[in-house]
Amino acid sequence: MRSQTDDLISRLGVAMSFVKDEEIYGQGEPADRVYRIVSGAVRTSRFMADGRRPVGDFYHSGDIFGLEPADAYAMTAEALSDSVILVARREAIVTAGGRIALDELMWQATVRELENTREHLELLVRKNASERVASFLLCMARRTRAAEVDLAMGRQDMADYLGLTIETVSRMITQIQGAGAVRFEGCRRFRVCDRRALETLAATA
Amino acid sequence: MRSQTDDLISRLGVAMSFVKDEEIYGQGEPADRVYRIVSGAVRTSRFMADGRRPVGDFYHSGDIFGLEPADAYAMTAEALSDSVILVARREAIVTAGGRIALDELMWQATVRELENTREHLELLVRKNASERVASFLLCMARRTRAAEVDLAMGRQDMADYLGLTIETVSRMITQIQGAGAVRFEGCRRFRVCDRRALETLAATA
DNA sequence: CGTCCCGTTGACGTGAATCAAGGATAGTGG
DNA sequence: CCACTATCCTTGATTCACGTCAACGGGACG
Repeated sequence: MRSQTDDLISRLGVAMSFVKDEEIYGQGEPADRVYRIVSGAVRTSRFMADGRRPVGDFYHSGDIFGLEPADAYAMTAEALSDSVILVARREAIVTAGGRIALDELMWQATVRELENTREHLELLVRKNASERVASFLLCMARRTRAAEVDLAMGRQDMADYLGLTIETVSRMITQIQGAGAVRFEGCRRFRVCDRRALETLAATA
Repeated sequence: MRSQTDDLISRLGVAMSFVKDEEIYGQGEPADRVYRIVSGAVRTSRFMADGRRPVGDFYHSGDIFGLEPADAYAMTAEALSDSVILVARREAIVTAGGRIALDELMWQATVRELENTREHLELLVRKNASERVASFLLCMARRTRAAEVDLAMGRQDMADYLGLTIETVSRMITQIQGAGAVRFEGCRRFRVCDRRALETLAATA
């Protein structure tokens, strides 16, 4: 569904290029811009005092991010790969579409964010390692209609997102593949062989 | 801070009594009411197909809950103990304060909910068992200025909330008490002996 | 062709779950 | 007021899943 949101950002946004691992915005910066991905992918994460870096979420082509319900960004956003991203200033949106339009966008973004976070939380409380990885693959697969799925992120990012180590992620992928649910071609591309099996492994209620 | 919200609900709400474990609303029901706790406590949880029951959050005297950013409640709310709760229909709030007033309330509630959920998520990803329990006790202690803290919930609810088993929760409490940070008098009442130590144990960055 | 980086695999250790008894506590009825 | 019982909490022994440590492999790039 192509919403008014997309239109506004598309119309007002300026395309910017980011190289892999480049920071798009940092936590604590004033949240005065909104982003829409043209190509590439993005992760949000939070740098902790102890050096750990829990991943908040991943965004792909077409996704909108940066609509925080606060004055400052709560997380840092970085490009997972070389990316082209539309950047629109909030100000511009208000000017073009009115305060109501921005509020509407914020509302949608916040509600979606809440749903995502709840789901993510449930994944972490209720699921074991293989279920987490299976859920993740399933989620990535749902994003596309193509038979082949490309992972935008490396193992470390997956691990941080899933609350696991890269070794465990790797083992679980091997295991899920062994069960015949998916088949990897290289370590970033896979196809879903048996969707039902994958759903079972993901324990998707 | 006594907000307009409180006033509206206090003015429009009807006091209802609930006995321990009584359902206040169920997941999937139309979310057409808002609640404010007069006395007692409430937990929200989600019943899963597999029988597990992750706890979403706890609410205490004065807290408002039931403001869902959707047409239906995403979780079930139940009384932790015998409780008196003000119930106001959303309709009534719109009539009395206008659509804007309700929107305002919804917005606040949703943003707060998002913050809570993010914090909860971080607790689950980053902290081990003893840190989780210490964080929880600290959080409960912060709610009150009294020296003595009463836990409204039993071990099972704590365990579900923290993503642990009751045995582990119990052991960690024993351990934290052994460290001299808190002292329990009965299993639902404790006092914080050494706040600094408790904060250290909680690994509150 | 060599180097670097990332992913995979194996061996081992550990923290929390599970299994299994006890104790404490509160509610109930005599 | 005191058994009696059900429920909840604690504690111990054992198991198991995942983390840690370490080595190896394989693709990308100069």
